[in-house]
Amino acid sequence: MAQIAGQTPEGGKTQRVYLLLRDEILRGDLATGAALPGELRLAEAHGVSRVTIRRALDALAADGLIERRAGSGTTVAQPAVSQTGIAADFASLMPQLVRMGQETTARLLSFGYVAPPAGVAQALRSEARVQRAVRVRLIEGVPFSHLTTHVPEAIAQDFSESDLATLPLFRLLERSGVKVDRAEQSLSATLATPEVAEALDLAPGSALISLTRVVYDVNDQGVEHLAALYRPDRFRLEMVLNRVGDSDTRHWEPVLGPGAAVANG
Amino acid sequence: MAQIAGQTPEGGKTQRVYLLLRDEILRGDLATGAALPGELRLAEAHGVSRVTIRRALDALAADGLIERRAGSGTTVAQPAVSQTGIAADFASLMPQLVRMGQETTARLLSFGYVAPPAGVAQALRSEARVQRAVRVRLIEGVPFSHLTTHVPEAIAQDFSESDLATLPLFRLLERSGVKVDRAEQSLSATLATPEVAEALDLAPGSALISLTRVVYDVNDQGVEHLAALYRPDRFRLEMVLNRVGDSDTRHWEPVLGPGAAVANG
DNA sequence: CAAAACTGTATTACAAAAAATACATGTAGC
DNA sequence: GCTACATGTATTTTTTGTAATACAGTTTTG
Repeated sequence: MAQIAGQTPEGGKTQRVYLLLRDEILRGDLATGAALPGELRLAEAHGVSRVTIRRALDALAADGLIERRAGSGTTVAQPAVSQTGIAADFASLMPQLVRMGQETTARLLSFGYVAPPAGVAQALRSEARVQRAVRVRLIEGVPFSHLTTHVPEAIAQDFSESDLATLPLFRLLERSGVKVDRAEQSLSATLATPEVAEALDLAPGSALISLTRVVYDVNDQGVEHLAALYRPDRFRLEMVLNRVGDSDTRHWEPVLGPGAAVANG
Repeated sequence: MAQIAGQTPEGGKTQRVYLLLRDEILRGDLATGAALPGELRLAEAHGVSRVTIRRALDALAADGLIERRAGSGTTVAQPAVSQTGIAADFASLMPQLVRMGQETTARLLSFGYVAPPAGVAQALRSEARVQRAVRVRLIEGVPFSHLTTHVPEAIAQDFSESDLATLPLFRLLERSGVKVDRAEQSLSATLATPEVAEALDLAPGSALISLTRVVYDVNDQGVEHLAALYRPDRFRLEMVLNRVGDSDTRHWEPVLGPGAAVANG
């Protein structure tokens, strides 16, 4: 399926509506065979004219996501749960891939040593120069994550560019003798900038899962700052919680994942 | 700060660029005082004309997020880390609020009994009618989450509308004698549809954190389906991981949160 | 069966936004 | 002061979105 519909004008209202509707369909909010609201209703809901809705629907139809029948209405065509993406378990460890290793590859987009951006300097508690690397991770050839890492120069000297293109940063850290102690991470959502949109092969303005992680060593020193962006249609974070304990002490507890194979998504 | 900039035309390219840039600034990717790329550069990067960039920058300036000086350039004005939002810990339990209870309120947007949408029916493994409730949760008067819950009619009969407007659904379930066993949840990102955009007081097309949760009772029967949407600027999921174990068995383990006060965000 | 009330389809003239272009002005560095 | 590059301003042209209208296929209903 084309990421950006063939006939959709770049970045106008039409595409905004198109992205929104596509998001709803692929997410499964609208089940297969379910009828969409009429064009008039959609137009009113989105605050655009009917012609614009129509153009967006044209694009969706071209993608094969919907089927339109005059008089009858527009229905969702695609099997709603096309979740062919990767599932990651975030209860146990890092948001690591369930099946990592052979099946994913990385592409190094950018590499160099820079003064740390404010956010990174603050997180690492240091103004020292850092190694900055931007990578895209692919599964079976299709990109699903955009990773920007900052590592203090002193540590990162051991990494070559080819190292970064092949090995997860995590292994590189341990190889350098870093004694990792803990990590803090934060999860959010953000919009795809043109740059990452191109790297991840999607339209600018698409929604992305955003994960920021700071890893500290046993000396409480920041050794890695990661800003990861994931395509929500190809990557999801899943967890199972158990309700444990007796009456007073009842609470939720995450079910720890199976393996302990550590890798970076 | 106005969510939708005063002068931004509704939903055109200008607003798309505006939202994108604002996202970058508020996220802290661009530190306070840092210089933005020139208008020309931005125009090229975003694939729009300079006039459009200019309009977006006008809106950002009107919001007080940037400062522009002729000849010199445009810089970020806002203290980058304006993270006044709510932090939730998702390692230990539900993505519950750290400080819940008094400080948050709920508004019931919609309530009724319906046939379950496909996704819900599949998750709950039942085609029986369900109670559907849509709520917005606010902290100190500002909305930060949009919650859509589906509960089997048999269980939900005990809930009144006013119950839903005041109590977390979780308490209501337990009050009804449901023996909760486990929950499965999945985290993603999505775009704000016009409907939720209005409820959360933001622009359609903004990025949202999306959490889907299915709760099962001891009989392995689905008792609640929750689709939650969070404003990323007012809500973040955070966790701390510890590196534990010896050589071979080294792995990450989530640090469990302090309390066990259960509540729904 | 036929009318009514929905749906999508198509074409038009028109308004608004964006693009392209040119030029003026301000600032910093050499 | 010259130069390079930044924002500021104005005008014209092109693209995109809007509004209105007429038409055609489906379903519902009396």
